[in-house]
Amino acid sequence: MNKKREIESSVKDESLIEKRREQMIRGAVTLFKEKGFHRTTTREIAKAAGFSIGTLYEYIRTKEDVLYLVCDSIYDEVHSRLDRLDIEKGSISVLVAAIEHYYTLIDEMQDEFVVMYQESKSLPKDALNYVLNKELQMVAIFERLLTQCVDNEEIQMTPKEVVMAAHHLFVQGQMWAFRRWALDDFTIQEFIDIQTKFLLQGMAGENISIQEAKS
Amino acid sequence: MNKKREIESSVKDESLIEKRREQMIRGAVTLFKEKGFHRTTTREIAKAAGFSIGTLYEYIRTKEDVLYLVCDSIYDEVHSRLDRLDIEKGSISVLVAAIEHYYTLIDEMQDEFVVMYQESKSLPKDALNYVLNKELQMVAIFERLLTQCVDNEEIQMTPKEVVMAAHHLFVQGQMWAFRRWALDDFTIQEFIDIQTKFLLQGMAGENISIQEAKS
Amino acid sequence: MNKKREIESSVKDESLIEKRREQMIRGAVTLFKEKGFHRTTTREIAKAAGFSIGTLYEYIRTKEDVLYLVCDSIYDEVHSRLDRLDIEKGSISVLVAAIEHYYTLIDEMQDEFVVMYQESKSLPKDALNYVLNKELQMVAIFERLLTQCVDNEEIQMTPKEVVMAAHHLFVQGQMWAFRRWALDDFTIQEFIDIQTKFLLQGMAGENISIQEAKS
Amino acid sequence: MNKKREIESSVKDESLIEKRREQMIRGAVTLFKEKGFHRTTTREIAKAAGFSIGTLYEYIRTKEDVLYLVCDSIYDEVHSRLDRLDIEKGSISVLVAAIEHYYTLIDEMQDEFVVMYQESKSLPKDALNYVLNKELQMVAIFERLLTQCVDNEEIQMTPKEVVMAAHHLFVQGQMWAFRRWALDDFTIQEFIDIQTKFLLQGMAGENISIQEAKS
DNA sequence: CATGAATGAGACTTCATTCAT
DNA sequence: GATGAATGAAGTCTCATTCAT
Repeated sequence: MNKKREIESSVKDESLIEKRREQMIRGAVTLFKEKGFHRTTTREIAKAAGFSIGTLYEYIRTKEDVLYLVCDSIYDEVHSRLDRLDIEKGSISVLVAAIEHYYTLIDEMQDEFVVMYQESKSLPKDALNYVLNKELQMVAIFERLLTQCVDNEEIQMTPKEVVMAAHHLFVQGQMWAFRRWALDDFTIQEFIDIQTKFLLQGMAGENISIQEAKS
Repeated sequence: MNKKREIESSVKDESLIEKRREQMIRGAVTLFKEKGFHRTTTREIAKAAGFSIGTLYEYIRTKEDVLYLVCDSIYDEVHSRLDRLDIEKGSISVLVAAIEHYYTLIDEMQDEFVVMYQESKSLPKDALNYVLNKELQMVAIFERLLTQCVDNEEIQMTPKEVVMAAHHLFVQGQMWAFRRWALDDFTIQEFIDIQTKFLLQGMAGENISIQEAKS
Repeated sequence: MNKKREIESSVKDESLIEKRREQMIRGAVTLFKEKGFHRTTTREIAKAAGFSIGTLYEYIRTKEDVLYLVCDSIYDEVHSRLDRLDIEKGSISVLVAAIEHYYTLIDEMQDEFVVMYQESKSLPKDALNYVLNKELQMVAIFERLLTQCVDNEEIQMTPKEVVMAAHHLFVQGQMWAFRRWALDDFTIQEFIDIQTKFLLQGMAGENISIQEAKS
Repeated sequence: MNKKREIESSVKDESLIEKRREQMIRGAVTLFKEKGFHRTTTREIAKAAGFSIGTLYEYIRTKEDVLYLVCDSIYDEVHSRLDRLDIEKGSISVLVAAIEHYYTLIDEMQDEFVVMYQESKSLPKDALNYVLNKELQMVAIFERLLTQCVDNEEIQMTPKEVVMAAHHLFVQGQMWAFRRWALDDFTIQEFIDIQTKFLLQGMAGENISIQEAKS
């Protein structure tokens, strides 16, 4: 499995560590959103967190640790809010609810999503792998939901199509966070409705042959 | 309109400028892909381009200029290769061909696409605006194609759905560049086929009501 | 008025700032004297001050700040040593004492004077204005002294002549600092005596008409 | 003696050298006045002179050569305009005329004077010596004039006082070029008149004892 | 545990000078 | 003789990280 990476801290008191890291993450997200990881200095992070640069380094070892903590914490929150979707008995209506739930989540955590996707490339290799793996786990939730619909015979898809569809709807969610500059005519509800409509039709349609369309 | 930003050069010979910038862009894309804009030094760019740091600065004024040139050149290439799609008489089969053409293009220019989307946020504000505007122009090509299909009555969509659908398929294309790490089971042709199928069904399906699905 | 420009420092301890800037100024004066502002590097300044380049930049923001601090500190010292001359009841004997005091001061601070006058032109505009203004305040001390002598009827001068005379004796002082290469036959006392003699005669003499002399 | 330093040129045609250097000096003076020697680039000098950087270096070897040529040419012009003052039979009235002539000259060549005095410190050692020596020759003109007046018994001065007085009036002239920012209430004629008056009185006065004044 | 002053590697950029054309 | 593209040493400044208090 993909074990959580431990970030070393010279402080012993675990609850203090948690508290300080919380402060640090909150400050860092705002800064990263605003100026990106590279243009944000450790001093600024410390200041935004409400303590000194010296204290910051009591709780991390490198600046990249901060980025890792930020990404990890975002994923954790997303995960915990998506977990209830990971149920036994999926169906189209569950899927639709899941999408609404997920897209709403993205709308609420827009800044965090943008930061995570813009900056995670700056993580050290192993941290990046850890984070990408977490993302796959999230995609897998949708894969399972879709597979259950296929098993239900509510939709017809090959396994590969299921994988693709899961990524597909996942990425459309990111689009809401990333392309707000181009989608400012849409409300989140409109976005959800249209995307859901596309998706359902895309899955349920009576197999128009691509060959036919190409002709 | 959105005029091309002129990057100052202290060299006068226009054809030399073009040649050197070509070298520079080629080197920079590779480096940016590998380490990102911020971790790439100007010296490395110069070296990769095959000339000295002093020469580099004969053709640009700041490091950000390199990024701008890179993004601009990528857009230009994409534009020129997409231009033939911007025709008078669109139809479903033209649309399908366009998608195939576009996704193939992304496959071929994967590195460039990743660099452009990962790093353009580091552009100075006005350069960023210029680049985002160019992107909208590309989305608009697909909007026109879709609108023509609507006019043809080949598909039924509201204008807003057209906008969304254009972004939608545009973003799915980016997905191919960005999520190769997760899609390594798919060939580009599979990707195109599945995406096209989703799309066509999504548009052509007999309007499954979302409300119905939600129930 | 002409408020002192605050030079930003990222260090908080005010007394430390003062101490470090003191070191820095001392080192810089020597270097500027020797090689001028432009030929002196920030690294050399840091080294001469006894700390690292990083530390230097904890106490200033730009190299020009160093020059400003140097000029400001010199003016401050000169001012404080000239202040006692700014008295209520001036007279010729006070004026003579003042000149001796001032020229002695210049002799003792020769290096500083030369640096200040050679390099202040490299200050940013507002800093230059501040410094020139400070110089005018010093000239004004002599103007007041002269005006009091005029009021006393010890000397006869028009207000414009007073202004000119103040600049005149001020500049003669600078001459001692700047033209030592040409005046190495003179001791400071000889210089003071001769200058004072010229000055007193220049003011007290029975108005030889220039027209007469020109004839 | 102080032989003129030859500046090497790879061009043979002497009259061309002279012409090009003329252009170069004219451009350089303006630039040095505006931004100082160090902040002026060789490219700028070439451009202001009306030819390319390559051509500039056909006529000099280093940037400092330009400064030397500038200073030398200024001195030459001043010299040639002051030469007629170097006569056999001096007198007070000749002296007064000489001062007027000299101060007028400074007024007309203000920019050149400022450049020369501000920047000559940046000359290489031997060039600086050459230039300082030229200055001494100019002071010597006034020394001779004064000595002749002493010989005439028009004025009474010790030889040392003569030296000092020559420097004195020389420096007052520089004051007109350098302190215009503080003397903008004065016209050149007022300046000349007041300075001349001070000077004549300073020399002619009936030896007020300094000791007496100090008491 | 908290602080913040000190450090120095390393980044970007400039510009005097050269030399092939 | 003239040109201007190429060079790279050297300069200013930043910032992640350490460590004494």
